[in-house]
Amino acid sequence: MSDAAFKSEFLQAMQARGYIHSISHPVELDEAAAARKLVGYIGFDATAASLHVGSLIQVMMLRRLQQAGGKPIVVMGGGTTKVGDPSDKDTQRPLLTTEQIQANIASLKTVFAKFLTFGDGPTDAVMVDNADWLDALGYVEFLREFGVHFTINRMLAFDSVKLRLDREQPLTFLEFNYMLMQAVDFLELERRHGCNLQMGGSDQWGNILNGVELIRRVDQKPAFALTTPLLATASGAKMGKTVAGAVWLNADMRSPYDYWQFWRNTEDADVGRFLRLFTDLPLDEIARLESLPGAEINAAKKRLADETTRMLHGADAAETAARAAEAAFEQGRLSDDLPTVEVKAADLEAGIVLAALAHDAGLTGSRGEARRLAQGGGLRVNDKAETDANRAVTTADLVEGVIKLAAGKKKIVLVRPV
RNA sequence: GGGGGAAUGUCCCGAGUGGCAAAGGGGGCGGACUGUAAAUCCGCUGGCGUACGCCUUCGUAGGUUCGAGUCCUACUUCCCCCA
Repeated sequence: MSDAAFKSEFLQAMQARGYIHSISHPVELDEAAAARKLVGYIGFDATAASLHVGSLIQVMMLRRLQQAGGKPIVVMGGGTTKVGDPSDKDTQRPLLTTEQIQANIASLKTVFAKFLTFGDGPTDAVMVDNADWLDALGYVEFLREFGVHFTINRMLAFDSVKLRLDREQPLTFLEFNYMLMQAVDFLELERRHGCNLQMGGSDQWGNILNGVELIRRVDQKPAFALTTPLLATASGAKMGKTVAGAVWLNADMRSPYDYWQFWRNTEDADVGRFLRLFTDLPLDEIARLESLPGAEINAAKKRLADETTRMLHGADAAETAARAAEAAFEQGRLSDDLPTVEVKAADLEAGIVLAALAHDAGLTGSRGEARRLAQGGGLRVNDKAETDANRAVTTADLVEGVIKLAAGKKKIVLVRPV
């Protein structure tokens, strides 16, 4: 497959910005894109109440599609989540209840509007829930209509299945059906919305191809697959895993300040790649930023943090986060914009064990962890390392009305009595 | 259908003789060095308690034992061989 010279704006941009891992029917897809006839979808499972940074690349792909004159469809996996994608999981996840799934979907929805323009126009994004058609399918009907198009022989060869088998982990029949459901999704979207492109992570390649082939076989319509490379940092870590767990996109689960910090802490070697993937900055500007020598690269990281935070949380939040970070890290002073935790004034009067306070403030996962952290010299009260996490923190520790609590150099919380 | 093996710290991989909170990696976190980077070196990496301590962990459920990850039985899942 030679993808050297795409003529469509969409694929050119996708390639230049590093989104493309694999494409099916590249020439045909390029033509459809050039003719602005792409209707592309990505499915999102509703296993959590928020997307995290790991899914951001998918959301950005829909954004690129819209920018290039295509129509994006966001598919919420209200139906598929009931089954569970076996991809790269060791064992089956506990099944979510329908209520949980619906609650998750409601929570997930809000984020997409930040990246896409929804509406009724030809290139406006739409959101659908695959429970709408999957729930209504009868088993026998499902088997007769779609089951005939899939051979077990092929399904066993797919990575998602093979991996589980190779690892000697059970794969239930329930999960085995996931890939069929995803194929049915694509077909259904083709019929309902003229959808002809499904995108996703490279782990979805097999699942997506199933849909492509189903559409081509059953409806004799063109359909394409496009997958992204699996994202990892330059040093090999999985994208989006940090101290406090996943980097959620919902503001109530991960503050704009933390989000800004996440991007600010990008490794040097990743800056250019991330700028291309996660911001709308022009490519020549990115080329300039990523080639900044030595410590100057920090300017590029700030730009990355600014742009990504603005896109998700808005300009005000981005600016506030940037200001708080600058104050804390570059000037070493406090800023009201730092994350704040409130404690009862009466409790503080009485004294709160430092380990408990650090834990309650979300700095550590447990009191024991806070103690160990303190012993290692990583716990600071008002910038002073505190090795005894058993000491009581009291009103005497207040400086200008707050207590600055830090775990390591980057996790800072202001404790404020109320 | 018969025979043999395997499942370990809920992030992963992986040692483990009846006394084990359980070797060693990776990852993660912290410290030093830097540029809020990488690499490197050092420390930490089940929960609770100020503390001698208590509680929970080795696929699941029982049993033997003063004591079980370690032995026995049944079950679940996986691998290999024979049919």
